[in-house]
Order: sequence, then C-alpha cells, then structure tokens
Amino acid sequence: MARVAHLIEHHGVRANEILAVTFTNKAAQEMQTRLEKTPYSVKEPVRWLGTFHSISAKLLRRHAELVDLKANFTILDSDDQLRIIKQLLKVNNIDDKRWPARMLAGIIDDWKNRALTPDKVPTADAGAYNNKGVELYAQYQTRLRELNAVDFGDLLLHMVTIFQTHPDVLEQYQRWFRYILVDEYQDTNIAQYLWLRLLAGGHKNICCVGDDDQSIYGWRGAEVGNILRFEKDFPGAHVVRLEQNYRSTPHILAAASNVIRGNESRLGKELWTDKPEGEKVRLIGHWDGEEEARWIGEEIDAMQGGTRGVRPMNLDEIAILVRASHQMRAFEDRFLTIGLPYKVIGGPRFYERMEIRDAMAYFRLVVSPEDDLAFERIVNTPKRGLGDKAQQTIQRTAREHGVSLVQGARIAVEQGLIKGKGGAALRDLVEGLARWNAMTRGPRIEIEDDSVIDDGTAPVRYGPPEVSHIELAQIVLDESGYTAHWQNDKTPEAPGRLENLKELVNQLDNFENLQGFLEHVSLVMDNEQDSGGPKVSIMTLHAAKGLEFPAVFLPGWEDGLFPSQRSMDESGLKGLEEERRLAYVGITRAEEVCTISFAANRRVFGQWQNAMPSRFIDELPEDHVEVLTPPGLYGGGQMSAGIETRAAQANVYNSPGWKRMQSRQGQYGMSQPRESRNTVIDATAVASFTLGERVFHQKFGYGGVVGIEGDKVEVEFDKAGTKKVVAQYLSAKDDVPF
DNA sequence: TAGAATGTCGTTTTT
DNA sequence: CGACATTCTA
Repeated sequence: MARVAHLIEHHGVRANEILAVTFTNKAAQEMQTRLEKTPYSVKEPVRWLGTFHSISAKLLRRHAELVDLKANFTILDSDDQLRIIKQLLKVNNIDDKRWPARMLAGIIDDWKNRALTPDKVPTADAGAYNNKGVELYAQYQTRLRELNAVDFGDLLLHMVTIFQTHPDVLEQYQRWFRYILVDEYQDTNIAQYLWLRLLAGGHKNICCVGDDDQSIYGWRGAEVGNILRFEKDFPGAHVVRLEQNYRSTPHILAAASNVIRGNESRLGKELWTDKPEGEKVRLIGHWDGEEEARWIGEEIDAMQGGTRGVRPMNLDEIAILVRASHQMRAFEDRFLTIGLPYKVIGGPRFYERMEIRDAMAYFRLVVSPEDDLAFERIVNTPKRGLGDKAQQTIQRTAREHGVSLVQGARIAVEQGLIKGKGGAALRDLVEGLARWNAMTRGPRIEIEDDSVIDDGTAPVRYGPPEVSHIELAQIVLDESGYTAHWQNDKTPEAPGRLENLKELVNQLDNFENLQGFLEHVSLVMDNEQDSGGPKVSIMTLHAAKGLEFPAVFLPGWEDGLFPSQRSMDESGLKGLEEERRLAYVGITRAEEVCTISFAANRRVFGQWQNAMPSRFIDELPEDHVEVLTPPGLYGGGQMSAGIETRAAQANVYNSPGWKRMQSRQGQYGMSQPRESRNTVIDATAVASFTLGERVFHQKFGYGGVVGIEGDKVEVEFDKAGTKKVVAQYLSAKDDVPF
C-alpha cells in the first residue's frame, strides 16, 4: 500500500491513473483505509480500486454492446445460474439425476476461469458432461444473452474477449491505467491473468504482491504458475522477497514454517521476526465437537476478562477459523446460549437471503420488465393462487407471442386464459408492475411524433421521477403484498425478515436509483452490519486470507475434515499440499495467541463419526507447542456426561408427539421426526498419535467405525437404531489403560 | 392449488 | 440431520 502512496507522492503519478485490484471486497476496503492512513499525502481517491469482478462490471457496462448485451444487464448469482441450467437440462431431455445441474455449472465455471468461450473449449474437454457439455455451455450463453444477463464468470470473460477483439478499447484502458497493482497474485486464475496481462501489455507498470505458500484457490482455477512465470511475462521485473514478518510471534511463525516445510512444491522461504517470544501455540483435544465449542467459549470469556494469562483481549481481536462452513454451527449454538457476541463472516450473504432476493426480484422487474427470471421468482410470491398450470399458461403465451413473461402474462390476462382468483391476482400484479415501472420516470417530455409507440426506440425523454426510488421501493413491497406476506407469517423468522427488508430499503439512501443499488447488492453487499459493539469473528480459513487477529482458534484439525478427505481423494498430493497451505494460512493469521484443537467424535448427517487428529498436528514442532491435555487421554473425563447429554437429546427428538415447524425457503408445513434417526451408542475405543517424540492416546466413541492403530471395531445400526457390533478386531478398552 | 407426507441424498473451499 | 424433490390428500 505504501508503494501506491509512494508512486503518487514521488513520481507524479495521479491517483486516478492507478488500477488497484484485489480478490475480495474486504481486501479492497482494507486497501482503501490503509491508503487513507498512509504517511504520504494522497489527495485524491484511487478511483479504480476494487475486486476483479467489480472493476470488470464497471468496464463491461461501458462496452456491453460489443458482446451483444445491453448496458443495464443483470448480474446473476449462482442460484439464478443453477435455475437456468436446470431449465436447459429439461429442454434437452437430460436426466439431472445422472447428470446433475451442479456438475455442469461447475464445468462451465471452470471453463470461464480458463477464459474459454464455447468455441474455444479444447477438444480434450469435449467429453465433459456426457459429451454434451460444450453444446450446453453454448446454449447457456445464448440464454444469458436473451435474458440480458451475465454470471460472475462472464464479468471477466467478456472483458477479456473485448480486449482481445477490440484493440482500440484495450489501448484506451492501457493509456488510462498507467500503473497496476495486484494483491494476492498467487490466487489469480487464467482469466484474471489474461485480463491483467492485456491491460498491462503496453506499459508493463505492474506490481504484484503474493506468496506461493498461501495459494489456496487451486480448485477455482488459480495458477501458482502465474507467480512463478511473472519474470518471464514481464522481462526485467524486479523481484523483492519479503521474509521479515511483522505480524506473528516467533513461536507461531515457527509452527507455521514447520508445517509448510512438508510441502515439496514451493519456492521456499524462511520467515523471521523480531517480535517478543510470546506464548507457545497451544494444542488441545476434545471428546466431541460440542465440547470443543464449549471449551473455546470459556477460553474467550477468560481472555476477555483478562484471567487467561495473556493480556485482556477485546472480542474484535479474536477469531475462529474453520475448514468448512458447517463447522460454524456448533460455535453459533454455543455462543448463543452463553450470550457471547459473534459475527459470521462470509456466511450466507445478506443478498442471498430469501426475502432480500424476493424483494430484489421485484425491483429488477420494475427496472427491467423483460427480466424473466425475476418474474418467475415472484409470480406466486406471495401466494396468488398461481400454480404450475397457470404458470405454464403464462410461459406458453409468452413463447407464442415471442415476448417476455410479463408481457405474456398481460396477454393471458387480457384473453382471460387464467380463471378465478389467480386470474384476478395476476391482473393486479401485471398492472402493478406497469404502474411502478412508470414511477421510475417523471412525465414524458419532448414527444416528437405522436404515432410512435414508446417501445424504447422512440425519441422520448422523461422528466425527473416524482417519487424517490426509496419511496418507490417501499410502495412496490407494500402494494405487491410482499410486506403483508411476512407480517402475516407466524414463524419465528418473520420479524427478522421484515427487519432485513427495512434495512434493504434504508440502504437505498446511498444510491441514486434502483439500478445502481441492484449492482451494488449483487457484487458487494454482505451481511456485516457491524452494529452493537465488538464481536468474535467466525469464518472459514479461505475467508481469513489477508486478515490478522491477535488471538486465533483453529478447531476441527482432524484427518478427513482438515485435511479434507475430498481434496485428497480428488487431487492427491496436490490436494494435500493445498490443504497444508491452508493450515499455514490459518496459523499465520495469529499475532499473539494461536490455539489448535480437534475432536474425537463429530456428528455427520446425524450419525456419530470419529476421526484421528489431523496429520498436520504431527507436523507441528514440539518445541513451539504446548499440549494442554496431559498425554493420557483426550477428552476422557467428558465421556459419560457426553453420552448422557446425547441420550437425553435423542429422547426429546424421538418422543412420539414431537413436531416442529419448518420455515425454510420453498418448504412449508409440519414435519415429524423419523424413526431411524438420532441413534446413539456408547462404544469406546482408544487410538494413539504422536507429536514429536511423544505418543498420545485418544478415546473414541459413538459408533460408526472405531479406529485403533489400523485395527478397528465396527458398529452398525439397523433401522430401529439397535446397535450391532459387526467386527471387532481388537478389544478396545483393555489395550490402553485409562 | 396448497399443504402434508414420504423419499433421496449430500459436507470442502468463493467472486 | 436437513435441503429439496416427488407424491399424496383435502
């Protein structure tokens, strides 16, 4: 960052000649604030600072017509994307059981990450998705154009295409962005790399910051090769190695270094620091995931109260970093019960919530009535008595007339194709949409020819709207019945959803019109409202990239979870090494205190499963780690309490009259617990693992496969939940005394 | 058509 | 377990 400021200060570079690119919005914000805090006198803001995606979106709006789009295209999220793909599969008579839509979405994303348009997909990939991948990809792109929409991948891909096919446009931006700065370069994929290389092609004033040991996005097409090839791409590049670390204590640094040493493919570097020694990295094992959450909760309390032997910590200084987002739940549950304030970062985003997406769909339709996806989403939300049949009628009418769904609906209403209550409700909706759309503009002025219909081509202009976009948004939500829908809803979530809708409308204040707002929401907005004082952060290791915290907890270090079994199965050693880099990233997020933990037992899909401690734990340097549990047994003392708790819980869930309201997206109504679930057993066994020279023993339980140094006890359940020992290769309890 | 019951399957990681 | 699809019922 200082580098940017330096350019501005000493080389007469103007702030708006700089293009600064990050991967995440958080990093962009961070850059912005750092820039403001810099010792240099930056007078004007760096205007072109943002993520690859947000900058690409801005550029693409200027040149949309070059790729057959209109400037007001909508940006689809992965939900919309999936819906379109499902529709395509249906049209093509493809069984999405055997060939899931998700898979195709992944393949398409992958191609887009590699900057491959349908015509450029290499023949080697022709077999993808049952030989139909490329064909469907082409259809998908066509459909997106029809909808005047792009997905995330398109934002970059379209810009690369434009740069490649329109040298004049490219040159304009090469002149414009005379200096380019890229953060986290090790995570660029091919599309991003081309994007950068094209833009920097003329002047080659490009500065990239990155660390090959922190490359954790291989699965998203990131190419560490980009960073290794940098000097070749930009001959004469000056490489600066930064090996002094200003963040972590020596113990933490040593732990991280020792783990990452296990990787074979790396450039290799030795980090050092002149920070005071601090405390060792701490390691603790637990009986199960709930105990782990409980223990961490207590630790945080103690840290906050200053009774933990380290300086008193503010909740903002503490983070819990998990491998997979499902791990977050145990912590949320626990922290809610003990009233510990927390925030989930990078969890479900604000705009991904059902009510926000519904509201946005209404806004989208108001702004652009041809947005069929938005129409499909809200025709029957709130319930208007328009079921499958009615919706099919609308679809058919639209198709017959070659018009959008809204138009189709209007025709269907006029021709009386939909009878009864549904018909009346649809008429209301269609009329409402027309009315609201008209409210986005003021009165029509400068009519040159009365005979010209306002179809978008007529030379008409409008005065300023009479209603502000904020009022309009409120009107749309109220008149459509959407607000009432949630007011009448009795589920416990309803008040929160109304609250969110209010927040959504409030946010509009920061924008000039609905359009600008829609763009912001789809690209930037997250659920961080940062209100109500300091909070513990809970996030994935991936989301923690680039961040730092005085105190970090790293739970769930079990083989299979971390390193992730899937990563190892799918990518072998490469996968394992990426997992190890993730471990490295995790440890190095900590400035002063780092606590690693694991649990012997965890519930997976409602079944108890157990796991060995992560192999990365074996790679921790003994001298820099303090093991909190004595080398006897991990979590042993908790066992009986654990089983009692769970048995009690199972009784509640399995009691015959027990019912529960469901109130999730799309689903409604009551559901009963199923017999075969919530099984509990009390089988225990012991396994050992090593840390440096020392051997530790760990007790497992709860059934499933119980591992003992290669030998095992297997337990199975029948439908009624009766336990049965399938195989017992070793007598568990007798082997290790405890 | 809406709601209720039953069936099936999945947990990496994200802009 | 819980999300989602499918099938059954009023």
